[in-house]
Amino acid sequence: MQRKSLAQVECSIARTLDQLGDAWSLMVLRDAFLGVRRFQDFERRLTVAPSTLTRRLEALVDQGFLSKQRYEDRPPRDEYALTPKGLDLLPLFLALAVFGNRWLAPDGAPMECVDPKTGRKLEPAVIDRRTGRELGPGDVALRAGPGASPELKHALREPVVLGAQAGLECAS
Amino acid sequence: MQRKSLAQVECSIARTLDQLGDAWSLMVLRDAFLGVRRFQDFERRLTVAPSTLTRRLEALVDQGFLSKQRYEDRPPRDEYALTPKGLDLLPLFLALAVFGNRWLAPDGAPMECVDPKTGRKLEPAVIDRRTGRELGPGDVALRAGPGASPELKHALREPVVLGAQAGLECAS
DNA sequence: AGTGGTCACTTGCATCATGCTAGTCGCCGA
DNA sequence: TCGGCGACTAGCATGATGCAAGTGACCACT
Repeated sequence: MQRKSLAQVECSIARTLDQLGDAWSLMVLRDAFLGVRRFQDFERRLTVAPSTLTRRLEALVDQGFLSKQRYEDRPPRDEYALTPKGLDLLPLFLALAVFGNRWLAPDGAPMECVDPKTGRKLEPAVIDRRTGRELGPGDVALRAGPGASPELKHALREPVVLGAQAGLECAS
Repeated sequence: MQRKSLAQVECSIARTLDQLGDAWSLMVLRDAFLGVRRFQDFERRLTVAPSTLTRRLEALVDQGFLSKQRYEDRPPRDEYALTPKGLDLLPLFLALAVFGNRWLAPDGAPMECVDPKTGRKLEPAVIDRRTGRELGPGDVALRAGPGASPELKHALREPVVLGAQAGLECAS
């Protein structure tokens, strides 16, 4: 059966995963962040089937993560570049990289983040922009937002703390 | 054919996606962050096929994101709780939520992040822990890390700036 | 003119994960 | 003993993906 669509679910996480939660979309975008723009370069670097790559690129262009631009007319050649929407995925990739370096690199991080100007190592972390405090499990709760339906507002009449089991063993 | 394994790719992003880059894993973990622990609650909230849910839960336990614990012997009942590894995915979910709220919620954010103690709204952002500076496209480069193979070290002898097309239209 | 090469795909077929429905097994309460 | 709940398992249909091969536009060389 077709994968169930999450686009209508009233949750920003679900909607984002609906667009990106498949095997290859995020890998394609990762390479796009690294500067890859041409079909064959994606194909070679990812060792992905060209049919799959065609479908993924098309979907990513439709969804507005990439733009397809002709950069040469004769012969016709196109390239795929990140749009502002695509560039806005940077925090997601930093989170993926930090996690992978911490948990999935037993022999040391294969790559690390550095400041492009100074070359100093960077440690990406998520904070609250207003207070500057780092956000860990137990520090963030979700509540209904301005776009919430009446049902969601009711379901979330009490904010839900994310990862609360860390501190509160049992809410009894 | 079977989905291609990314576990051996020398990239922390690829390895993380290898474990989580399928249709349901992240949705299951999202619900786990919201406090869901039981099979039927996952099933009801996600409206996912039970066979799929069984496979996903099993995989997530094997990978160490969730732990399966018997909380009652008669009748035997199990629950799934986030492990430290699972809890460490919080930045990833915050990034997904921020992105979805910005780009996929035309009628306003369905949910928003708040401080559980004060109730004030939070704006998660990614910064460098040392300098506190926010990291956007062009502010981060990747270079080979301590665990990099000789080939990767060679391929990354120059750091690659992430999302560089924002500033440098053409490196020519 | 013809031959070969590159790039960006498309086509066809096999397989695997997922969706759906239905059934199972242990246990409890009436 | 009967029904019900919780947590699954089983069987079948389908769409996404993998792989191999082919196509069409263009250029470079002979």
